[in-house]
Amino acid sequence: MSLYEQYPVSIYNSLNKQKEVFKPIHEGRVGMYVCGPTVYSDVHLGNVRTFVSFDIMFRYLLYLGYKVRYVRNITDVGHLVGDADEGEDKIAKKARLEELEPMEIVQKYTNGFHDVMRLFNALPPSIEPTATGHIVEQIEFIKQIIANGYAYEKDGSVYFDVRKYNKDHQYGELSGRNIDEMLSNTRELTGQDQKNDPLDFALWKKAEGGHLMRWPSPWGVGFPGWHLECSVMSTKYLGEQFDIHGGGMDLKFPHHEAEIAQNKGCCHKGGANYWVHGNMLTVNGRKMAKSEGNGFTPEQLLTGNHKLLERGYSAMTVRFFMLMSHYASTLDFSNEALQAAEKGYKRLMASLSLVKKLPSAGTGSVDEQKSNELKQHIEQAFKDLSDDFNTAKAIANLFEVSTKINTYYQQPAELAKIDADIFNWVITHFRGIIFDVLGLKNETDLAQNNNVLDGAMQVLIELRKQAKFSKNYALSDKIRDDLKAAGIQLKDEKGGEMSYTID
RNA sequence: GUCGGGAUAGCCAAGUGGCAAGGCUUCAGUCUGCAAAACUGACAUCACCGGUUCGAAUCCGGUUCCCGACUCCA
Repeated sequence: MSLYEQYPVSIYNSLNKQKEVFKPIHEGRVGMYVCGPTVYSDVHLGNVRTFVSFDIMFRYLLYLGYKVRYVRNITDVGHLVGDADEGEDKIAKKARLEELEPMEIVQKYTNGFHDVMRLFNALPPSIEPTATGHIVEQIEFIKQIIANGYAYEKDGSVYFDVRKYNKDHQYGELSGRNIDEMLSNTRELTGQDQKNDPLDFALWKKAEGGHLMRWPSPWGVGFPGWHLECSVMSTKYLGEQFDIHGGGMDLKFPHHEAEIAQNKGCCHKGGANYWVHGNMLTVNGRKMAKSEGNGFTPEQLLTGNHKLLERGYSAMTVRFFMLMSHYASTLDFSNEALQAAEKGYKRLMASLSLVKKLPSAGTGSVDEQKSNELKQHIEQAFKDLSDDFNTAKAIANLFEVSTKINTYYQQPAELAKIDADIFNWVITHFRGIIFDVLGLKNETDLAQNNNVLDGAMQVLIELRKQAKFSKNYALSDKIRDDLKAAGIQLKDEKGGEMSYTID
């Protein structure tokens, strides 16, 4: 029996506003699409949170034994900036400012995005398609929507006919809106005259004279509209109907709503069965966003070089911090919270390192109850992760296992009572969940693999042992304190042995 | 204004009907030459007011406050 049959996954589906048992269209296979970044500037920590959230889903589904095709796009056509349709596109604007080709801007920030994803140990998606690489497909998609009667051409642009669509389908089903209310609340916008209706949105925009990104189409030279690429690329790589579509909460409307409309307008199918939305990272209760000026780059985070940061935090500390809350809750950033996460993360890693030093389990008379208690923490962690990817709850159970491991290390007699098969199963998945599902790495381990440093440390440890043996505590304390000041923590262990960790 | 999400200890954060997870902090103890780490223990009338129920943080009604979307946003 596969893990996914043992621990069936439930997902909160934004479309139905309830948690549902996850049933993929094809047994054992999952198609997942996530809206990626628009590459016109550096990603900030809020963006990272979303991609880490979906990285967990990808990793967990893989861990359970699903074959997953994970598609995450790169939006390299700038969405319009400024009011309505008169604005420029972000990438073109940036290109003009920096006197670069738009594709140079795109390349620069795509590289940056990949660097950040690697830093935070997010797995690369199976396919990472770009909007500019799918102009032809987008044009074909528009043609079909027009043929189905849900779009119209006007002066070189093509608009989606929301009212017409709403007669046959329900526009607003995802975000809980209805078009009459929306209409009465629409702000007065300039440059709307081309549209038949303010609710309509562009599928294809005519390129004005100075517009840098432009392609020929049946309707003239222009560029694809705001929401089209995701409909087109998810359909191309995952099919007209697929399993999971994810993105940040702020994309729910209008982006995802428009996507569903486009999908149905073209293919009569709504795309994803399960819509999943990650919540925002907040700072002092407010959304982290460029316009708020409260965002910082991952680089600033690591160095601590930002007014919001008391000091730097490692990428794994931050990843762990994010996983201590549920993806659908807002997560408030603070130095205090990050420092708490850092300690918790180190605690988890320390117990994990201890596993190697443990003697064999089950060498005494096995206590079934204690063995099962241990096992249940891992089983519960699986159930937690299967319950809408509740990493916060799963981590609570991992900490329980941590405590057990620490106890076994200090009292091997306790480990002797644990059934060996159960213990091995627990450790296998304890490591598996931490490394493969949560995607954490042991940052201090990397330093310990440095043989030269380790050699030097052994010399110092030997010196301290001798000093302690001859009761020269002034010297033994100096060795310990000076190493501490240099960022290395010495620990005395039972039997006179010493170990060290690097901060 | 419309739609949606929140309010849980000093901090972060799980928990959607049955004695309030977990991490950090603080305090006490064990261990230690002293530490650190680890282990053990202590620390919450779940924003407010009503209602339903044998039983409510959880369900229903109301109040206050906060946030997000409705413009590009992860």
